Amino acid sequence: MTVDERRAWEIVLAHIENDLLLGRLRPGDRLPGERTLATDLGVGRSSVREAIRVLEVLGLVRTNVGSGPNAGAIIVALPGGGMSALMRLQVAAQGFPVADIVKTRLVLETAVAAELAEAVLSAALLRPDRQHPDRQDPDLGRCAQLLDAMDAPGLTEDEFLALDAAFHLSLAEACGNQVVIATMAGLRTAIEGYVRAGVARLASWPDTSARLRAEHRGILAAIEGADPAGAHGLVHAHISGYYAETRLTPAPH
Amino acid sequence: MTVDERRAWEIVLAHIENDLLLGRLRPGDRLPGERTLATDLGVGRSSVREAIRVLEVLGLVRTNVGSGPNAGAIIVALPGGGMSALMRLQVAAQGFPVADIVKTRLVLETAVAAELAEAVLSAALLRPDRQHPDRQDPDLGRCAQLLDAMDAPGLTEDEFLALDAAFHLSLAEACGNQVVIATMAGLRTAIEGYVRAGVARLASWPDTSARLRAEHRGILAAIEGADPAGAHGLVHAHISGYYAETRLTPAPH
DNA sequence: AGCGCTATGTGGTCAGACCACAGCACGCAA
DNA sequence: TTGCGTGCTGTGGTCTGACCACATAGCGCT
Repeated sequence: MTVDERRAWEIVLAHIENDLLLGRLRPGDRLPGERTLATDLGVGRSSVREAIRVLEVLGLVRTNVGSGPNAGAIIVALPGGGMSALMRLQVAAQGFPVADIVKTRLVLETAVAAELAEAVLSAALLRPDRQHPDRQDPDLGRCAQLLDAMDAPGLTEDEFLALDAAFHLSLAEACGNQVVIATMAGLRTAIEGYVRAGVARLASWPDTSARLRAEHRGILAAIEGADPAGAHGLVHAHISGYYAETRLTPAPH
Repeated sequence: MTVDERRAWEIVLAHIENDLLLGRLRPGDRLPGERTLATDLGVGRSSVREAIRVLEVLGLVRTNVGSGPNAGAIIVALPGGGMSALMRLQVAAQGFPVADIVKTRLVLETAVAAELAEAVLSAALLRPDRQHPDRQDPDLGRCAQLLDAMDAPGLTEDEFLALDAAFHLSLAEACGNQVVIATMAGLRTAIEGYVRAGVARLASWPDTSARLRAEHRGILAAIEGADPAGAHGLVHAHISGYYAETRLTPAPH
Protein backbone atom coordinates (compact mmCIF):
# COMPACT_ATOMS: atom_id res chain seq x y z
CA MET A 1 0.00 0.00 0.00
CA THR A 2 2.66 2.47 0.97
CA VAL A 3 4.53 3.99 -1.91
CA ASP A 4 8.30 3.80 -1.91
CA GLU A 5 9.36 7.42 -1.81
CA ARG A 6 12.98 6.59 -2.44
CA ARG A 7 14.33 7.25 -5.86
CA ALA A 8 14.79 4.21 -8.04
CA TRP A 9 18.57 4.20 -7.85
CA GLU A 10 18.38 4.38 -4.06
CA ILE A 11 16.27 1.24 -4.07
CA VAL A 12 18.94 -0.53 -6.06
CA LEU A 13 21.70 0.72 -3.80
CA ALA A 14 19.83 -0.30 -0.68
CA HIS A 15 19.15 -3.72 -2.13
CA ILE A 16 22.80 -4.32 -2.89
CA GLU A 17 23.85 -2.99 0.51
CA ASN A 18 21.40 -5.35 2.13
CA ASP A 19 22.81 -8.28 0.21
CA LEU A 20 26.26 -7.27 1.37
CA LEU A 21 25.20 -7.01 4.99
CA LEU A 22 23.49 -10.39 4.86
CA GLY A 23 26.54 -11.97 3.32
CA ARG A 24 24.72 -12.85 0.13
CA LEU A 25 27.35 -10.81 -1.67
CA ARG A 26 30.98 -11.11 -0.72
CA PRO A 27 34.21 -9.74 -2.14
CA GLY A 28 34.94 -11.54 -5.38
CA ASP A 29 31.30 -12.22 -6.15
CA ARG A 30 29.64 -10.90 -9.26
CA LEU A 31 26.58 -8.71 -9.21
CA PRO A 32 23.63 -9.82 -11.29
CA GLY A 33 23.56 -8.28 -14.72
CA GLU A 34 22.16 -4.82 -15.06
CA ARG A 35 19.18 -6.04 -17.04
CA THR A 36 18.44 -8.79 -14.56
CA LEU A 37 18.72 -6.43 -11.62
CA ALA A 38 16.43 -3.96 -13.34
CA THR A 39 13.63 -6.45 -13.94
CA ASP A 40 14.04 -8.05 -10.52
CA LEU A 41 13.72 -4.75 -8.70
CA GLY A 42 11.14 -3.29 -11.03
CA VAL A 43 13.23 -0.32 -12.09
CA GLY A 44 14.77 0.80 -15.32
CA ARG A 45 18.22 -0.21 -16.35
CA SER A 46 19.45 3.39 -16.19
CA SER A 47 18.58 3.53 -12.52
CA VAL A 48 20.52 0.33 -11.92
CA ARG A 49 23.44 1.85 -13.74
CA GLU A 50 23.38 4.96 -11.55
CA ALA A 51 23.56 2.81 -8.44
CA ILE A 52 26.40 0.70 -9.83
CA ARG A 53 28.23 3.85 -10.87
CA VAL A 54 28.08 5.03 -7.27
CA LEU A 55 29.38 1.70 -6.03
CA GLU A 56 32.20 1.88 -8.54
CA VAL A 57 33.29 5.36 -7.48
CA LEU A 58 33.13 4.37 -3.83
CA GLY A 59 35.50 1.52 -4.60
CA LEU A 60 33.10 -1.32 -3.95
CA VAL A 61 32.81 -2.84 -7.39
CA ARG A 62 34.85 -3.04 -10.54
CA THR A 63 33.04 -3.34 -13.83
CA ASN A 64 34.23 -5.28 -16.84
CA VAL A 65 32.64 -5.60 -20.24
CA GLY A 66 32.56 -8.72 -22.29
CA SER A 67 31.70 -12.23 -21.31
CA GLY A 68 33.06 -14.94 -19.06
CA PRO A 69 33.90 -15.06 -15.37
CA ASN A 70 35.63 -11.68 -15.38
CA ALA A 71 32.71 -9.83 -16.93
CA GLY A 72 30.15 -7.83 -15.04
CA ALA A 73 30.37 -5.92 -11.79
CA ILE A 74 32.59 -7.64 -9.22
CA ILE A 75 32.75 -6.77 -5.54
CA VAL A 76 36.25 -5.59 -4.76
CA ALA A 77 35.95 -3.37 -1.65
CA LEU A 78 39.02 -1.27 -2.37
CA PRO A 79 38.36 1.85 -0.30
CA GLY A 80 41.40 3.80 -1.42
CA GLY A 81 40.01 4.98 -4.71
CA GLY A 82 36.71 6.07 -3.28
CA MET A 83 38.31 7.94 -0.43
CA SER A 84 40.64 9.69 -2.82
CA ALA A 85 37.84 10.78 -5.10
CA LEU A 86 35.76 11.98 -2.18
CA MET A 87 38.50 14.07 -0.64
CA ARG A 88 39.84 15.37 -3.92
CA LEU A 89 36.41 16.62 -4.97
CA GLN A 90 35.64 18.02 -1.55
CA VAL A 91 38.83 20.01 -1.65
CA ALA A 92 37.95 21.22 -5.13
CA ALA A 93 34.51 22.28 -3.93
CA GLN A 94 36.01 24.00 -0.90
CA GLY A 95 34.29 21.67 1.52
CA PHE A 96 37.66 20.54 2.88
CA PRO A 97 40.14 23.33 3.62
CA VAL A 98 43.66 22.26 2.74
CA ALA A 99 44.79 23.19 6.22
CA ASP A 100 42.36 20.67 7.70
CA ILE A 101 43.64 17.99 5.36
CA VAL A 102 47.18 18.63 6.53
CA LYS A 103 46.24 18.67 10.20
CA THR A 104 44.34 15.42 9.88
CA ARG A 105 47.26 13.81 8.14
CA LEU A 106 49.44 15.00 10.98
CA VAL A 107 47.24 13.38 13.57
CA LEU A 108 46.91 10.09 11.76
CA GLU A 109 50.50 9.67 10.75
CA THR A 110 51.93 10.53 14.15
CA ALA A 111 49.59 7.96 15.64
CA VAL A 112 50.61 5.40 13.06
CA ALA A 113 54.29 5.94 13.72
CA ALA A 114 53.81 5.71 17.46
CA GLU A 115 51.76 2.56 17.13
CA LEU A 116 54.35 0.95 14.89
CA ALA A 117 57.07 1.73 17.40
CA GLU A 118 54.91 0.29 20.14
CA ALA A 119 54.39 -2.85 18.08
CA VAL A 120 58.14 -3.19 17.67
CA LEU A 121 58.53 -2.73 21.39
CA SER A 122 55.90 -5.33 22.18
CA ALA A 123 57.37 -7.76 19.72
CA ALA A 124 60.79 -7.37 21.28
CA LEU A 125 59.47 -7.83 24.79
CA LEU A 126 57.28 -10.79 23.90
CA ARG A 127 59.63 -12.50 21.49
CA PRO A 128 60.41 -15.46 23.74
CA ASP A 129 56.76 -15.69 24.71
CA ARG A 130 54.58 -17.84 22.49
CA GLN A 131 51.43 -16.76 24.21
CA HIS A 132 50.93 -13.72 21.99
CA PRO A 133 51.23 -14.86 18.41
CA ASP A 134 49.24 -11.83 17.25
CA ARG A 135 51.98 -9.51 18.42
CA GLN A 136 54.20 -9.53 15.39
CA ASP A 137 57.03 -7.38 14.28
CA PRO A 138 55.49 -5.03 11.73
CA ASP A 139 56.78 -5.40 8.21
CA LEU A 140 58.88 -2.31 7.59
CA GLY A 141 60.83 -3.76 4.71
CA ARG A 142 58.89 -1.91 2.06
CA CYS A 143 59.37 1.37 3.93
CA ALA A 144 63.13 0.91 3.89
CA GLN A 145 63.10 -0.07 0.23
CA LEU A 146 61.31 3.12 -0.66
CA LEU A 147 63.80 5.18 1.30
CA ASP A 148 66.61 3.51 -0.60
CA ALA A 149 64.86 4.30 -3.84
CA MET A 150 64.59 7.95 -2.82
CA ASP A 151 68.35 8.10 -2.46
CA ALA A 152 68.86 7.28 -6.11
CA PRO A 153 70.54 10.15 -7.93
CA GLY A 154 68.85 11.86 -10.81
CA LEU A 155 65.31 11.55 -9.51
CA THR A 156 62.91 14.14 -10.88
CA GLU A 157 60.77 16.06 -8.44
CA ASP A 158 57.69 14.15 -9.48
CA GLU A 159 59.41 10.81 -9.05
CA PHE A 160 60.62 11.87 -5.63
CA LEU A 161 57.16 13.02 -4.61
CA ALA A 162 55.68 9.72 -5.77
CA LEU A 163 58.18 7.78 -3.68
CA ASP A 164 57.58 10.13 -0.77
CA ALA A 165 53.86 9.49 -0.95
CA ALA A 166 54.50 5.75 -1.20
CA PHE A 167 56.73 5.81 1.85
CA HIS A 168 54.23 7.61 4.02
CA LEU A 169 51.52 5.27 2.82
CA SER A 170 53.71 2.26 3.50
CA LEU A 171 53.83 3.25 7.15
CA ALA A 172 50.07 3.08 7.33
CA GLU A 173 50.13 -0.23 5.48
CA ALA A 174 52.64 -1.63 7.96
CA CYS A 175 50.20 -0.63 10.66
CA GLY A 176 47.53 -2.66 8.90
CA ASN A 177 44.56 -0.43 9.65
CA GLN A 178 42.48 -0.43 6.48
CA VAL A 179 40.61 2.72 7.43
CA VAL A 180 43.81 4.63 8.08
CA ILE A 181 45.38 3.32 4.88
CA ALA A 182 42.45 4.48 2.79
CA THR A 183 42.18 7.80 4.60
CA MET A 184 45.87 8.58 4.29
CA ALA A 185 45.77 7.73 0.61
CA GLY A 186 42.80 10.01 0.18
CA LEU A 187 44.35 12.86 2.11
CA ARG A 188 47.50 12.67 0.06
CA THR A 189 45.60 12.55 -3.22
CA ALA A 190 43.45 15.47 -2.24
CA ILE A 191 46.37 17.81 -1.76
CA GLU A 192 48.64 16.37 -4.43
CA GLY A 193 48.21 19.37 -6.66
CA TYR A 194 48.94 21.73 -3.80
CA VAL A 195 52.07 19.79 -2.87
CA ARG A 196 53.34 20.13 -6.43
CA ALA A 197 52.68 23.83 -6.38
CA GLY A 198 54.36 24.14 -3.01
CA VAL A 199 57.55 22.52 -4.26
CA ALA A 200 57.89 25.32 -6.77
CA ARG A 201 58.03 27.80 -3.90
CA LEU A 202 60.94 26.07 -2.23
CA ALA A 203 64.21 27.95 -1.93
CA SER A 204 66.31 24.92 -2.83
CA TRP A 205 64.90 21.59 -3.89
CA PRO A 206 68.16 19.64 -3.37
CA ASP A 207 68.44 20.95 0.17
CA THR A 208 64.85 20.14 0.96
CA SER A 209 65.09 16.74 -0.63
CA ALA A 210 68.16 15.88 1.42
CA ARG A 211 66.49 17.06 4.60
CA LEU A 212 63.34 15.07 3.88
CA ARG A 213 65.35 11.92 3.24
CA ALA A 214 67.28 12.36 6.46
CA GLU A 215 64.06 12.90 8.40
CA HIS A 216 62.58 9.78 6.84
CA ARG A 217 65.56 7.77 8.01
CA GLY A 218 65.16 9.21 11.45
CA ILE A 219 61.50 8.29 11.61
CA LEU A 220 62.14 4.74 10.50
CA ALA A 221 65.01 4.43 12.97
CA ALA A 222 62.78 5.60 15.81
CA ILE A 223 60.15 3.05 14.85
CA GLU A 224 62.62 0.21 14.54
CA GLY A 225 64.23 1.39 17.75
CA ALA A 226 60.92 0.94 19.56
CA ASP A 227 60.67 4.61 20.51
CA PRO A 228 57.00 5.62 20.26
CA ALA A 229 57.41 9.12 21.61
CA GLY A 230 60.39 9.76 19.42
CA ALA A 231 58.64 8.49 16.31
CA HIS A 232 55.62 10.62 17.14
CA GLY A 233 57.68 13.75 17.51
CA LEU A 234 59.79 13.16 14.43
CA VAL A 235 56.76 12.61 12.23
CA HIS A 236 55.14 15.71 13.66
CA ALA A 237 58.21 17.79 12.92
CA HIS A 238 58.63 16.23 9.49
CA ILE A 239 55.11 16.91 8.27
CA SER A 240 54.48 20.27 9.88
CA GLY A 241 57.92 21.48 8.87
CA TYR A 242 57.46 20.45 5.29
CA TYR A 243 54.11 22.07 4.92
CA ALA A 244 55.29 25.20 6.63
CA GLU A 245 58.21 25.39 4.22
CA THR A 246 55.99 25.02 1.18
CA ARG A 247 53.54 27.45 2.73
CA LEU A 248 50.69 25.05 2.30
CA THR A 249 49.19 26.08 5.60
CA PRO A 250 48.57 29.62 6.77
CA ALA A 251 49.82 28.84 10.24
CA PRO A 252 51.86 25.94 11.60
CA HIS A 253 50.50 24.11 14.56
CA MET B 1 42.70 13.07 -33.50
CA THR B 2 43.17 11.14 -30.30
CA VAL B 3 40.16 9.34 -29.03
CA ASP B 4 39.06 9.98 -25.46
CA GLU B 5 39.30 6.60 -23.82
CA ARG B 6 37.54 7.77 -20.71
CA ARG B 7 33.99 6.74 -20.26
CA ALA B 8 31.41 9.40 -20.95
CA TRP B 9 30.42 9.92 -17.33
CA GLU B 10 34.09 10.36 -16.40
CA ILE B 11 34.33 13.15 -18.93
CA VAL B 12 31.42 14.89 -17.27
CA LEU B 13 32.87 14.37 -13.80
CA ALA B 14 36.27 15.66 -14.85
CA HIS B 15 34.67 18.69 -16.48
CA ILE B 16 32.77 19.61 -13.35
CA GLU B 17 35.82 18.98 -11.16
CA ASN B 18 37.82 21.25 -13.41
CA ASP B 19 35.22 23.99 -13.13
CA LEU B 20 35.38 23.60 -9.37
CA LEU B 21 39.16 23.84 -9.29
CA LEU B 22 39.14 26.89 -11.51
CA GLY B 23 36.55 28.58 -9.35
CA ARG B 24 33.99 28.68 -12.12
CA LEU B 25 31.74 26.70 -9.81
CA ARG B 26 31.48 27.61 -6.16
CA PRO B 27 29.32 26.43 -3.28
CA GLY B 28 25.82 27.74 -3.81
CA ASP B 29 26.11 27.83 -7.58
CA ARG B 30 23.84 25.81 -9.81
CA LEU B 31 25.11 23.30 -12.31
CA PRO B 32 23.91 23.68 -15.88
CA GLY B 33 20.88 21.60 -16.66
CA GLU B 34 21.40 17.97 -17.51
CA ARG B 35 20.30 18.45 -21.09
CA THR B 36 22.52 21.47 -21.53
CA LEU B 37 25.51 19.69 -20.04
CA ALA B 38 24.90 16.72 -22.28
CA THR B 39 24.86 18.69 -25.51
CA ASP B 40 27.77 20.90 -24.42
CA LEU B 41 30.01 17.93 -23.65
CA GLY B 42 28.79 15.80 -26.51
CA VAL B 43 27.50 12.98 -24.34
CA GLY B 44 24.12 11.53 -23.62
CA ARG B 45 21.96 12.76 -20.81
CA SER B 46 22.19 9.41 -19.02
CA SER B 47 25.95 9.80 -18.77
CA VAL B 48 25.50 13.25 -17.30
CA ARG B 49 23.08 11.81 -14.80
CA GLU B 50 25.56 9.14 -13.72
CA ALA B 51 28.18 11.79 -13.02
CA ILE B 52 25.74 13.96 -11.09
CA ARG B 53 24.60 10.93 -9.13
CA VAL B 54 28.19 10.37 -8.06
CA LEU B 55 28.54 13.99 -7.04
CA GLU B 56 25.34 13.74 -5.05
CA VAL B 57 26.43 10.65 -3.14
CA LEU B 58 29.81 12.22 -2.42
CA GLY B 59 28.00 15.18 -0.87
CA LEU B 60 28.99 17.75 -3.43
CA VAL B 61 25.65 18.63 -4.94
CA ARG B 62 22.02 18.55 -3.93
CA THR B 63 19.41 18.08 -6.63
CA ASN B 64 15.96 19.59 -6.70
CA VAL B 65 13.21 19.13 -9.19
CA GLY B 66 10.89 21.81 -10.38
CA SER B 67 11.62 25.32 -11.49
CA GLY B 68 13.01 28.47 -10.06
CA PRO B 69 16.20 29.36 -8.21
CA ASN B 70 16.09 26.27 -6.02
CA ALA B 71 15.76 23.82 -8.89
CA GLY B 72 18.60 21.89 -10.42
CA ALA B 73 21.84 20.61 -9.00
CA ILE B 74 23.37 22.97 -6.46
CA ILE B 75 26.93 22.78 -5.13
CA VAL B 76 26.75 22.18 -1.41
CA ALA B 77 30.05 20.47 -0.43
CA LEU B 78 28.71 18.69 2.62
CA PRO B 79 31.24 15.91 3.11
CA GLY B 80 29.50 14.17 5.97
CA GLY B 81 26.97 12.31 3.91
CA GLY B 82 29.47 11.07 1.40
CA MET B 83 31.88 9.91 4.05
CA SER B 84 29.12 8.09 5.85
CA ALA B 85 27.96 6.30 2.73
CA LEU B 86 31.50 5.35 1.82
CA MET B 87 32.37 3.90 5.19
CA ARG B 88 29.02 2.24 5.73
CA LEU B 89 29.23 0.43 2.42
CA GLN B 90 32.86 -0.47 2.89
CA VAL B 91 32.03 -2.05 6.21
CA ALA B 92 29.18 -3.92 4.59
CA ALA B 93 31.50 -5.17 1.85
CA GLN B 94 34.12 -6.17 4.42
CA GLY B 95 36.63 -3.67 3.10
CA PHE B 96 36.75 -1.95 6.48
CA PRO B 97 37.02 -4.25 9.50
CA VAL B 98 34.97 -2.94 12.39
CA ALA B 99 38.03 -3.11 14.60
CA ASP B 100 39.86 -0.71 12.32
CA ILE B 101 36.93 1.67 12.40
CA VAL B 102 37.03 1.69 16.18
CA LYS B 103 40.77 2.15 16.34
CA THR B 104 40.65 5.03 13.93
CA ARG B 105 37.92 6.67 15.90
CA LEU B 106 40.05 6.25 18.99
CA VAL B 107 42.99 8.00 17.38
CA LEU B 108 40.98 10.87 16.01
CA GLU B 109 38.86 11.55 19.04
CA THR B 110 41.73 11.45 21.49
CA ALA B 111 43.56 13.92 19.28
CA VAL B 112 40.48 16.13 19.08
CA ALA B 113 40.04 16.15 22.83
CA ALA B 114 43.70 16.95 23.42
CA GLU B 115 43.63 19.74 20.86
CA LEU B 116 40.51 21.23 22.41
CA ALA B 117 42.13 21.22 25.81
CA GLU B 118 45.21 22.84 24.33
CA ALA B 119 43.05 25.48 22.74
CA VAL B 120 41.46 26.21 26.09
CA LEU B 121 44.90 26.44 27.61
CA SER B 122 46.15 28.79 24.93
CA ALA B 123 43.05 30.93 25.18
CA ALA B 124 43.51 31.23 28.92
CA LEU B 125 47.16 32.12 28.62
CA LEU B 126 46.65 34.60 25.82
CA ARG B 127 43.45 36.11 27.05
CA PRO B 128 44.94 39.51 27.90
CA ASP B 129 46.95 39.46 24.69
CA ARG B 130 45.27 40.87 21.60
CA GLN B 131 48.01 39.66 19.31
CA HIS B 132 46.45 36.27 18.74
CA PRO B 133 42.86 36.79 17.78
CA ASP B 134 42.78 33.40 16.10
CA ARG B 135 43.32 31.65 19.40
CA GLN B 136 39.79 31.50 20.64
CA ASP B 137 38.11 29.60 23.34
CA PRO B 138 36.45 26.68 21.56
CA ASP B 139 32.68 26.61 21.70
CA LEU B 140 31.84 23.75 24.01
CA GLY B 141 28.34 24.94 24.77
CA ARG B 142 26.67 22.45 22.51
CA CYS B 143 28.67 19.62 24.05
CA ALA B 144 27.42 20.52 27.50
CA GLN B 145 23.87 20.85 26.25
CA LEU B 146 23.98 17.35 24.84
CA LEU B 147 25.31 15.97 28.10
CA ASP B 148 22.43 17.64 29.93
CA ALA B 149 20.00 16.10 27.47
CA MET B 150 21.50 12.68 28.12
CA ASP B 151 20.71 13.04 31.80
CA ALA B 152 17.00 13.30 31.09
CA PRO B 153 15.11 10.39 32.64
CA GLY B 154 13.15 8.03 30.47
CA LEU B 155 15.41 8.12 27.46
CA THR B 156 15.18 5.09 25.26
CA GLU B 157 18.38 3.35 24.25
CA ASP B 158 18.11 4.66 20.73
CA GLU B 159 17.58 8.21 21.92
CA PHE B 160 20.55 7.89 24.22
CA LEU B 161 22.73 6.53 21.44
CA ALA B 162 21.69 9.37 19.17
CA LEU B 163 22.65 11.93 21.79
CA ASP B 164 25.86 10.05 22.46
CA ALA B 165 26.77 10.19 18.80
CA ALA B 166 25.88 13.87 18.69
CA PHE B 167 28.08 14.59 21.70
CA HIS B 168 31.11 12.91 20.25
CA LEU B 169 30.54 14.66 16.96
CA SER B 170 30.12 17.98 18.72
CA LEU B 171 33.65 17.64 20.07
CA ALA B 172 34.97 17.38 16.54
CA GLU B 173 32.79 20.32 15.53
CA ALA B 174 34.18 22.40 18.35
CA CYS B 175 37.61 21.59 17.02
CA GLY B 176 36.54 22.95 13.65
CA ASN B 177 38.43 20.54 11.42
CA GLN B 178 36.08 19.76 8.55
CA VAL B 179 37.94 16.61 7.58
CA VAL B 180 37.81 15.24 11.10
CA ILE B 181 34.15 16.18 11.45
CA ALA B 182 33.21 14.34 8.28
CA THR B 183 35.41 11.36 9.10
CA MET B 184 34.08 10.99 12.62
CA ALA B 185 30.54 11.19 11.34
CA GLY B 186 31.32 8.52 8.79
CA LEU B 187 33.01 6.25 11.28
CA ARG B 188 30.07 6.47 13.63
CA THR B 189 27.55 5.82 10.88
CA ALA B 190 29.51 2.85 9.62
CA ILE B 191 29.33 1.00 12.91
CA GLU B 192 25.95 2.24 14.04
CA GLY B 193 24.35 -1.13 13.50
CA TYR B 194 27.11 -2.87 15.41
CA VAL B 195 26.76 -0.43 18.29
CA ARG B 196 23.07 -1.19 18.53
CA ALA B 197 23.77 -4.90 18.52
CA GLY B 198 26.48 -4.41 21.13
CA VAL B 199 24.10 -2.65 23.51
CA ALA B 200 21.99 -5.77 23.57
CA ARG B 201 24.95 -7.70 24.93
CA LEU B 202 25.40 -5.39 27.88
CA ALA B 203 24.90 -6.77 31.33
CA SER B 204 23.04 -3.72 32.55
CA TRP B 205 22.06 -0.81 30.38
CA PRO B 206 21.32 1.58 33.27
CA ASP B 207 24.74 0.94 34.77
CA THR B 208 26.50 1.41 31.47
CA SER B 209 24.47 4.50 30.69
CA ALA B 210 25.37 6.05 34.03
CA ARG B 211 29.03 5.24 33.56
CA LEU B 212 29.07 6.67 30.06
CA ARG B 213 27.47 9.89 31.25
CA ALA B 214 29.97 10.23 34.07
CA GLU B 215 32.85 9.64 31.68
CA HIS B 216 31.44 12.25 29.31
CA ARG B 217 31.40 14.77 32.12
CA GLY B 218 34.94 13.91 32.99
CA ILE B 219 36.10 14.38 29.41
CA LEU B 220 34.41 17.74 29.12
CA ALA B 221 35.84 18.80 32.47
CA ALA B 222 39.34 17.87 31.39
CA ILE B 223 38.94 19.89 28.21
CA GLU B 224 37.53 22.91 29.98
CA GLY B 225 40.21 22.49 32.60
CA ALA B 226 42.88 22.82 29.94
CA ASP B 227 44.31 19.36 30.58
CA PRO B 228 45.32 17.89 27.20
CA ALA B 229 46.92 14.73 28.57
CA GLY B 230 43.99 14.10 30.86
CA ALA B 231 41.46 14.61 28.11
CA HIS B 232 43.41 12.29 25.84
CA GLY B 233 43.53 9.55 28.41
CA LEU B 234 39.90 9.87 29.42
CA VAL B 235 38.69 9.68 25.85
CA HIS B 236 40.92 6.67 25.25
CA ALA B 237 39.52 4.90 28.26
CA HIS B 238 35.97 5.91 27.40
CA ILE B 239 35.99 4.60 23.86
CA SER B 240 38.13 1.52 24.28
CA GLY B 241 36.26 0.60 27.44
CA TYR B 242 32.89 0.95 25.82
CA TYR B 243 33.78 -1.12 22.81
CA ALA B 244 35.42 -3.76 24.94
CA GLU B 245 32.27 -3.98 27.02
CA THR B 246 30.03 -4.39 24.00
CA ARG B 247 32.56 -6.81 22.54
CA LEU B 248 32.70 -4.90 19.32
CA THR B 249 36.39 -5.57 18.98
CA PRO B 250 38.05 -8.95 19.30
CA ALA B 251 40.86 -7.51 21.36
CA PRO B 252 41.20 -4.21 23.23
CA HIS B 253 44.19 -2.06 22.47
C1' DA C 1 -5.06 44.67 -6.35
C1' DG C 2 -5.69 40.01 -5.77
C1' DC C 3 -6.24 35.43 -7.35
C1' DG C 4 -5.94 31.37 -10.22
C1' DC C 5 -4.46 29.07 -14.14
C1' DT C 6 -1.17 27.80 -17.51
C1' DA C 7 3.32 27.74 -19.82
C1' DT C 8 7.90 26.44 -18.98
C1' DG C 9 11.83 24.14 -17.50
C1' DT C 10 13.69 21.12 -14.08
C1' DG C 11 15.17 16.41 -12.43
C1' DG C 12 13.41 11.31 -12.33
C1' DT C 13 12.43 7.44 -14.87
C1' DC C 14 11.73 4.12 -18.34
C1' DA C 15 12.05 1.70 -22.84
C1' DG C 16 14.48 0.52 -26.71
C1' DA C 17 18.17 0.45 -29.64
C1' DC C 18 22.97 -0.01 -30.97
C1' DC C 19 27.97 -0.69 -30.07
C1' DA C 20 32.45 -2.85 -28.53
C1' DC C 21 34.08 -6.37 -26.16
C1' DA C 22 35.40 -11.04 -24.21
C1' DG C 23 34.61 -15.65 -23.79
C1' DC C 24 32.92 -20.02 -25.39
C1' DA C 25 31.27 -23.61 -28.25
C1' DC C 26 30.81 -25.35 -32.42
C1' DG C 27 32.53 -26.92 -36.67
C1' DC C 28 35.91 -27.20 -40.10
C1' DA C 29 40.44 -28.46 -41.53
C1' DA C 30 45.05 -30.55 -40.92
C1' DT D 1 42.60 -36.71 -32.96
C1' DT D 2 44.09 -32.24 -32.66
C1' DG D 3 44.21 -27.58 -33.73
C1' DC D 4 42.36 -23.28 -35.08
C1' DG D 5 39.07 -19.98 -36.52
C1' DT D 6 34.59 -18.08 -36.61
C1' DG D 7 30.31 -16.96 -35.25
C1' DC D 8 27.09 -16.82 -31.11
C1' DT D 9 25.97 -14.97 -26.75
C1' DG D 10 25.85 -12.09 -22.97
C1' DT D 11 28.14 -8.30 -20.80
C1' DG D 12 28.64 -3.23 -19.78
C1' DG D 13 28.59 1.55 -22.26
C1' DT D 14 26.04 4.81 -24.57
C1' DC D 15 22.60 7.43 -26.87
C1' DT D 16 17.88 8.75 -28.01
C1' DG D 17 13.30 9.80 -27.18
C1' DA D 18 9.56 9.87 -24.50
C1' DC D 19 6.75 10.65 -20.41
C1' DC D 20 5.98 12.08 -15.56
C1' DA D 21 5.77 15.01 -11.24
C1' DC D 22 7.03 19.01 -9.66
C1' DA D 23 7.85 24.05 -8.69
C1' DT D 24 8.10 28.39 -10.30
C1' DA D 25 6.89 32.55 -12.97
C1' DG D 26 4.09 35.05 -15.60
C1' DC D 27 -0.12 36.05 -17.61
C1' DG D 28 -4.90 37.00 -17.68
C1' DC D 29 -9.09 37.25 -15.47
C1' DT D 30 -11.96 38.87 -11.76
